[in-house]
Amino acid sequence: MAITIKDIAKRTGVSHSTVSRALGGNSLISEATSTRIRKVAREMGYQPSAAARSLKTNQTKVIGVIVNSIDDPFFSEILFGIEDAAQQAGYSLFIAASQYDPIREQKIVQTMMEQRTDGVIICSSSFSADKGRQLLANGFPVVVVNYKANENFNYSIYHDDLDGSQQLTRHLLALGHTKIAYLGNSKSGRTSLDRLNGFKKEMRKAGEKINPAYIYEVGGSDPALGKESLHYFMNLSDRPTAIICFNDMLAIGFLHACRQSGIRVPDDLSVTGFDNITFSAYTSPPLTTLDQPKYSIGNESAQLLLELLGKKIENQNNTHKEKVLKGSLLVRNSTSTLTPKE
Amino acid sequence: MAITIKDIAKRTGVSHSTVSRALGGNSLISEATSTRIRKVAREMGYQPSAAARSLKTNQTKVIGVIVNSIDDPFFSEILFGIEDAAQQAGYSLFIAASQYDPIREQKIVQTMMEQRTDGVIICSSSFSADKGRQLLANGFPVVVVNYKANENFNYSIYHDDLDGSQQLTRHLLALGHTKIAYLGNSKSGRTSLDRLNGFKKEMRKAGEKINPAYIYEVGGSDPALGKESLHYFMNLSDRPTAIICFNDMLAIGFLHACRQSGIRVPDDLSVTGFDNITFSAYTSPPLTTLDQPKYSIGNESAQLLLELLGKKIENQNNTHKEKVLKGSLLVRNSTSTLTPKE
DNA sequence: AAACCTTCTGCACACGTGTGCATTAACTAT
DNA sequence: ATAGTTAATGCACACGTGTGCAGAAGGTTT
Repeated sequence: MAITIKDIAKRTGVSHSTVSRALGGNSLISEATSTRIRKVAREMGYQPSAAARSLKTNQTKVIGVIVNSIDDPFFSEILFGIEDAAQQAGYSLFIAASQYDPIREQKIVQTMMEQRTDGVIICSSSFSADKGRQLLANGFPVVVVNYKANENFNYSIYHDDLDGSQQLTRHLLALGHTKIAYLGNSKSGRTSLDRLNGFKKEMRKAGEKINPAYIYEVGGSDPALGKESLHYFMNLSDRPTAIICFNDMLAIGFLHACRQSGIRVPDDLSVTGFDNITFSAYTSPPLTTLDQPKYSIGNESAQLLLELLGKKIENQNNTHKEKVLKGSLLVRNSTSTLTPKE
Repeated sequence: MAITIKDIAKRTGVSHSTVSRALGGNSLISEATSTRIRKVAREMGYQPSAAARSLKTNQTKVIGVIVNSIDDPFFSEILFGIEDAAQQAGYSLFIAASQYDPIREQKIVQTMMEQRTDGVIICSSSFSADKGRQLLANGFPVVVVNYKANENFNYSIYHDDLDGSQQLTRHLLALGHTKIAYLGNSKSGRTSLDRLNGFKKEMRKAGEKINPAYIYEVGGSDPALGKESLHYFMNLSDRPTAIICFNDMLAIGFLHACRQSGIRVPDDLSVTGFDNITFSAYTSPPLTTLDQPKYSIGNESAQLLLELLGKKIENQNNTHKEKVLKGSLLVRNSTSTLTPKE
């Protein structure tokens, strides 16, 4: 059994209350006994029980993070930003991955509630809204990241996907492309839709028509799915000259399929990604993509939550706060001017 | 404030002990009241307090996981295996990333102890041994993963890096290579050393000499470091014809540098990786690597820990258990027979 | 010397759960 | 009808920590 403040009390000949106060830095206790107690505590290797403390103070100093999958390098970098902010404020992270599984989602929400997490950050774009509201209803401060799907969440931070997609589209248009396709991920909900809409909006602005056959969706963002989708576009009688992929993972698979099929990128086909994950710099050719400020997104979402925890007393239902971060176009070598074929 | 069993007791007109027993499935309580209580509990949206329960039962149903960095896709897949096993047994994960920072490591250990984690899995090959022992000394069951550095940890599970490296070396030798180099990661300690030794051992077995200049180490496993290291090998008067990289990340960067420098892989130079992370299948050319059973490593380490928690009473210091998993050679297109130059 | 203030410490209770023991009610056996 | 057995529930305490309040010790003011 771990040692408690009572053990320290016995050892120093004072009451456990005095020990509690001394270690808590309460100025009521004389400096002399205070330092003596602290010394003994250190010698005995005392570690306070988070459970007991939480029970009494009604706060855990833990914030929960719900994420789609830890495998996804995109989320990893967001997590990194969250952890930095949390750690600095003395908070620990309780991370759970939903794996797109509703049953798992429910279990996660339940666990968060049982653990009495001080707040929750939802980074999963596909996380079901009712489960999120379940947290809100139980009084948990919630910050949603890249989850514009529902306006019921009062605190959110997200990347401007519409703008990002427009930037990419403008880039391709400027290179002379008009036959531009979009490869989406039906599982990522609003995020994919926003990117599609940004593309459409910019095309309309430029007075270009969009071929409905150029819009294709797959059920996830595994590179393998990107790879498989090349078939679809190649079977079109009128092929696109450029393709905007929902994210880097799909683009990486897509590029690979191009190489295998002898389609030269960017000469035959320009390809863009989205997110700028580490590996997008190492593809062949290096991927033109939209650099999303992943670390900042994570960091600021954590800061927003922390701020929320500070003024917990006020009614958070009446306040709204929404922060939008913009990414920037990162031109590498997977896009080029349109070269006439044959 | 969240509702408690006392609230349920008041509502149903019984004592809080009866509620506790009813929800705990104690057969002492009559079936009638039991179901009635359960129904009310559900209606009121009761969520037990993990803190209070832990305090009383002295177990948290949480296992701590210490990892180098969440960014690393290699660790991500191990985490996946751990989570599956843990979830199935009703345990949650408390994940912390050390980021190779000693101060952070100390904080993590302290947090784990304060949280009274039921057990700890250390997945960080570079995690300092004394901090691990600190956990052991405080009675925490510990399982180390890929951490052969010190035999003081009684429960460990690791991949046979020596064997894996030998498999790769044999593969290259069979292709006719004799001028083989090794690109290591000085930060990963024993792991890198084992892979180096596997390489040396197999070379010796084949009667081949190793050029000391062919062994080069960098301080990490970021692809950028792999990319930079090409310079070194190209400046050698007698260049190697094949190179074994410590892991896929380095190999991916290395391949990229080759492409930029006009070095044809595998015609001019054969390159191998290690781990088989997702992206190694999408490089150009696809990477020959050693497929490490990452999921299994994670899963079995969690199972080992769970087993350990079951027979907690016995003195774990007297028992040893070590499990070794072997990976398998995965030949793709970054290696080929030696073709005479010019 | 009595009355007061200041400084420090201990007592006792609370947080939400779980559990040994006593208690009550209901039923069976003589 | 009484004693004995079984089934169901409540009482009271414990886990480790924090905190309002009372109280003790020592010093200062009248």
